Amino acid sequence: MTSEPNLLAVIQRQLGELNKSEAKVAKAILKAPEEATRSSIASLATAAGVSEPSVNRFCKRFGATGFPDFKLQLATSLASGVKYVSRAVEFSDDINTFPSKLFDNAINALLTAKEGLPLKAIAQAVDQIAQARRVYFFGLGTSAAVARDAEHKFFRFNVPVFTHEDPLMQRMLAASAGVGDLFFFISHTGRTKVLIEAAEIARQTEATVVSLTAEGSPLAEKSHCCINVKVEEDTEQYLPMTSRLVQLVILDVLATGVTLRRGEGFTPHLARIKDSLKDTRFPTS
Amino acid sequence: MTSEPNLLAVIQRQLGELNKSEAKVAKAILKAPEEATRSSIASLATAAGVSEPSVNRFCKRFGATGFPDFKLQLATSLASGVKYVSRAVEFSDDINTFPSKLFDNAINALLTAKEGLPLKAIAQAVDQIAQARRVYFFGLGTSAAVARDAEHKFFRFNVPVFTHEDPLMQRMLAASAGVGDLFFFISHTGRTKVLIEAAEIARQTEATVVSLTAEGSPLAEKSHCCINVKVEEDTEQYLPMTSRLVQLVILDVLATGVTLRRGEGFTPHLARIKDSLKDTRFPTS
DNA sequence: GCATTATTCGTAATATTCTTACCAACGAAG
DNA sequence: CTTCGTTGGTAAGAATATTACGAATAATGC
Repeated sequence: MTSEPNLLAVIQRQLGELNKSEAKVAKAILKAPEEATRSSIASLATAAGVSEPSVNRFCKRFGATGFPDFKLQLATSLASGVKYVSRAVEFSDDINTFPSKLFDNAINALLTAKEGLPLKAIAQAVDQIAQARRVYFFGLGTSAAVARDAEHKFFRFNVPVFTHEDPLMQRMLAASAGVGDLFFFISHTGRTKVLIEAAEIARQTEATVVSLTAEGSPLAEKSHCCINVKVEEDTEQYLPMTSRLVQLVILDVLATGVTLRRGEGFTPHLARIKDSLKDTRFPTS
Repeated sequence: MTSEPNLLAVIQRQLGELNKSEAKVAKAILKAPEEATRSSIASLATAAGVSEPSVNRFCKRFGATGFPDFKLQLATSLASGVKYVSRAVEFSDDINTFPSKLFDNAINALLTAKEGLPLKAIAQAVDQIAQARRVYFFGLGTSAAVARDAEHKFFRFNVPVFTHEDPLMQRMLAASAGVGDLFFFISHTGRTKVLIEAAEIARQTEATVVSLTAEGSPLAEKSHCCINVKVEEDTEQYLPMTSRLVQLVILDVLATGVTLRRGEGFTPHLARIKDSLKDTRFPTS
């Protein structure tokens, strides 16, 4: 299923090498691709001014088994290409346009990340978290909020979890680590000095260092296990947005991985935690 | 072109309201959507264990003109990359399946939220934030991390922003509020007692109360302006996941809205903030 | 509990759409 | 000007989808 990125582009490129009636078909499709996906071979033939078999031959030339198959490929090609493209917000945008753009960008980031998920590193990280005696989530700035979220998620596994935004605390905790301790560093760039220093310190102990950061970054190099994610944060954007969303979902993945490892017998424990909140809320009417 | 967010999601949602043979068709499609787009009406009928007209009726029920049209819609819907529909992770899942499921759920949640975005409330909230003298972001539990994230985003607008996870601090701050103060409450359920109490206290002052929470909840009723989001968090899921993602993107929308209001002249200020971090990082080689 | 009505679903006929086989037209090379 | 190769169309056929109708099942009323 190694489908070409964009069927229309392929057709366009080969336009010169086609013979007369095939070129007619190509032009008709390029002119109204959407419509082509909905029409029958007869109507497309008429629109192009050729006979039905010509359309059929055209389809086979482009790798399809026949006309219906071609329509399908064309439809998917149109859908995937056009729909979720990262679009920058501009000052001309108003309330009707920019919220959708931001959502589209977020969705796009998750889709991209999903494609290139480093499953091996994730599996390894799950193993290490499941075995750890203590887990520290360290991040700074926006990533501190992510770390905080991770804490809320992971404490449910009976594993002592800690978060600290204070770089000095991070250093000191790293220095006093030992076997069974796991340090989980979160950083989009992987270049924040104080965080890298903390990682460095942790590496000098018996502790395990895991990071969720950019591939090949200084932080990644200090880690036993690095989960790197493909997110192209729009660098012109002054507010970092999409990267942390991906980070959060990755942490969900890790948390779920640990749950699955704990096995079915663990659900009552999770249910108990959930129930403990019951009295803090007004009941649903 | 009022394209449904995701045809599979629609089918999934209506599963209960279908009659026997239509349900069979639905299940067959949900089980192997990719294959369904490639098969003929006959083979799908066989796979589902029903007759061909039943498949046809099924297609028309979902707004298609017939089977081919349905296949087309299904194909385009699949092309967007979201395959599994709000499918809960099961203990039989392994590393190859559950991460995708979680990503799909997240994407799905964002898609759904994007559909029913309360633009009016958002616009109003942007106005109020832009005018506020001080903004407090309050949340508890998972929402505390969201509040923290909001703080990191909004402080960039020269508006004093505060976050507190401590309910007592929240109460006291609410009590001492005045004109120009804005309290922004974040809660998925909108039923957390201490948070509602804080909102109640804030309402007795001259301050503005905005909330990001469930429609019709007690918290929503205490608010001048409530942004409610459509997220069906899988209630059987013991780890809340998707709701906070949507909350974060909504906050991005608000932040962006404020940026746009500040106008183009404000970008240097944002750039200055970004540059201030330069020395904390190792340069990109 | 039985009869009546409505709904659901499959069979079979029909209509549509697609594919193939074959032949004619055209063009290039000898 | 013939010959061969290419191209494109016609028409027959195969495959696919749709419709009409009636049987089976479920639902309602008496």
